[in-house]
Amino acid sequence: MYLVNEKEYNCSVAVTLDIFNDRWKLSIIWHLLNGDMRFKDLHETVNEITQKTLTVKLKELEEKKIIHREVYAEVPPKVVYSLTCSGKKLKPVLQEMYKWGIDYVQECGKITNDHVCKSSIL
Amino acid sequence: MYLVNEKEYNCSVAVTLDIFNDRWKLSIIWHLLNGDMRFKDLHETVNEITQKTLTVKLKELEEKKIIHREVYAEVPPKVVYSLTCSGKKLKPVLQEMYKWGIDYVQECGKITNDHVCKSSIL
DNA sequence: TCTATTACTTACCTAAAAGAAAGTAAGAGT
DNA sequence: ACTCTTACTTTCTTTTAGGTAAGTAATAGA
Repeated sequence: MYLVNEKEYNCSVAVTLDIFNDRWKLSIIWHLLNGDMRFKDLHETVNEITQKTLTVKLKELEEKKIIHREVYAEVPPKVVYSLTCSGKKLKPVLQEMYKWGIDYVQECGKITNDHVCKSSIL
Repeated sequence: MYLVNEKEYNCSVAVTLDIFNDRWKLSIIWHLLNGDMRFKDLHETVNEITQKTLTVKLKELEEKKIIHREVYAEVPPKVVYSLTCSGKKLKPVLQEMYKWGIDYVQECGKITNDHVCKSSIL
């Protein structure tokens, strides 16, 4: 049995799935893989996320030690988010998701034009 | 732009994340990677899922052509679920999640005893 | 003094996900 | 005739996630 944050799991996949069972966390990680970002950047980049949800999700990720929050004593405020070591290790997971998405679109969807994301992480 | 089921995405990761943004689908896939299963088997194996939720999630996965549903004309009923080609291709995603989980537990959790899942897929 | 900027918080509300519990259909076995 | 089994469906309720909109703090610059 695995014990993480007072929860028990009988499989390490369950640990991972339990952390990332929402709409936003992996999306945030995906963007942070391209480099550190401020709150505002994430708010603008992560598709349609609201400020409140972003705050909540960032807090959860920080508590789980997947991202790091660095506050600068400036005005207006500056807070930079970056991936921890654990966070960076999610890269292969997202790369496989990226690949699967492309494959799935080829079978069950279509590409409508060329405005496709150019992530530098691949 | 990618178009899948009348939805638009600008990144293939978004396609994947949008399909698997719930608590259950990837967990179901994970179990099906070990072999085809009947409804009852999944209900017993997938941790704590209710019948209703299982029905809903299986239907969603079937609509998205990630699993296949085979009905046998028997009494009592027999319905066997299996992964489609797209479904099977999720294996690398889940393998990376499995690895990440183990790594994460080592940094942020602990292993309490030896009752850990022995999946044959790795 | 007034406005702009950033990173939030707060209060309230809605929609979606999920759970609980019971019911159904269709025979097969006793 | 009665029970058992499987794979559901149905209804009703609860929980959770997430959205909206407004407010706040601190200071720099016009």
